[in-house]
Amino acid sequence: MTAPRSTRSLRSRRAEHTADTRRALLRAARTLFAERGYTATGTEDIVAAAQVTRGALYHHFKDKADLFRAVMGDCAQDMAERLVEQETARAESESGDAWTLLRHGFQSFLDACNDPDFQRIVLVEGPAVLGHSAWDALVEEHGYVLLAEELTRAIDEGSISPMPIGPLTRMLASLISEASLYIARAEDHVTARKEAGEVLERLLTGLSRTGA
Amino acid sequence: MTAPRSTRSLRSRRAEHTADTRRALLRAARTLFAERGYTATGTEDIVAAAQVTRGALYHHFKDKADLFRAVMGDCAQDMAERLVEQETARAESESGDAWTLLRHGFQSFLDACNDPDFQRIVLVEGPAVLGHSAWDALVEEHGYVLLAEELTRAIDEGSISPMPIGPLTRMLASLISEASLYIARAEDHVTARKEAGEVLERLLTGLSRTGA
DNA sequence: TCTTCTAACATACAGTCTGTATGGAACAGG
DNA sequence: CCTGTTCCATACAGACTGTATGTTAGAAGA
Repeated sequence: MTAPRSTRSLRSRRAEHTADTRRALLRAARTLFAERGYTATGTEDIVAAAQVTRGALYHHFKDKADLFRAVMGDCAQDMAERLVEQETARAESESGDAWTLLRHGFQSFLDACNDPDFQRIVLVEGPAVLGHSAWDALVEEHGYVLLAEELTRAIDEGSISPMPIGPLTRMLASLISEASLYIARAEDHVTARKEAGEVLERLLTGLSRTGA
Repeated sequence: MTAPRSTRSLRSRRAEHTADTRRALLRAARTLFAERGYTATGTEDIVAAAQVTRGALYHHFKDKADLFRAVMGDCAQDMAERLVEQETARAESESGDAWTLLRHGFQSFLDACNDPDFQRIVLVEGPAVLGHSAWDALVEEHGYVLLAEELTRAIDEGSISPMPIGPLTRMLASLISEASLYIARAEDHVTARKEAGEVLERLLTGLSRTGA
């Protein structure tokens, strides 16, 4: 994990440049996939936006789906990092009991899902492009683990009733995803946000051990 | 609505034949879309399976997406009919209170969603192929209405707490869809079914007015 | 019955897109 | 200085979609 500075001539310009083109491809693809969707976005459009040629694309990525996988991985990771940062900050400031903390976490999750790139790329296109198994593996790696360990802790602390973690995690994530899509689709985002939050809150009370 | 038997020569053979080719196209497309997905299925594959040519396809449908829309509409309608039949039958035989009836209905919904064609075509490919708005319109027409009116009745009867119907309907449908996908993906379907059903049951208790 | 018209296809073609194969330029290493 | 490898540009082949055109069988009118 330490930087190898003996053999390498302190970050060669070459490597820096290639990393640039790769990032340019990822950024361009992310924007276009989010705007027009996967199939409606040609590889020519992507490389034009990144100011390279198709040769660069197929040098860095196996094929178009591989590029999409990388883009979706970035999206998921960004989302995960954002959430972790936000929740750890909250956990330090306002330390309530585990149950209210978890409930607030879900509402934050709902707000965080309201990101067009994330919705289109991860939630809508992802399953169809990569197939359910590959999609699930990616989400498992980046997002589910956090939610799952949070839920496990809540169960251990007795905040919520014991339940199988696997289906619980996926079903809650799906619930929040759908709620975010509902909000995004609504004409009046404000009331939609309030309504969806209310329904989410009600459903979550079913998990609570106390029922409150 | 009465059959026109004066002008028409009692169901022309011609019309019968064209309806046959249309159905053949729909059946073939449904099978292939469910097996390989939308993009991986060429129009040539479809017409070969239906034993017609591409000319027939583009005569009956505007384009490939239009064919998919028709296929998904059939899938959704089949599912809705199956569920309505099943639930009305149960409502007659075992008449419990509205709350238990609704809970049992959700479990039946969960079982009914365990259909490979339905899962792949309606739940996975649908949103990506048609876009969220067109997909939502189709599901609204065929499936959501039933669920929504059932929920409205439950609220009117006081079984569950008053809640905005729109997000509630979509979030519950999404919850059950995800649960069915989880079951289908699991190695051990039996335990997965039991676990998902348990989680679903717990979440639904949050809706109950009594909290039981 | 004969003609005519149109629906219901079949076929051929053009445009687009993806993936690959080839070629070259720059840089590292011996 | 020479060589090999990385990185990328270009050219090409295959596949696929949608459309335009041709063809045939049945319906409709005289």
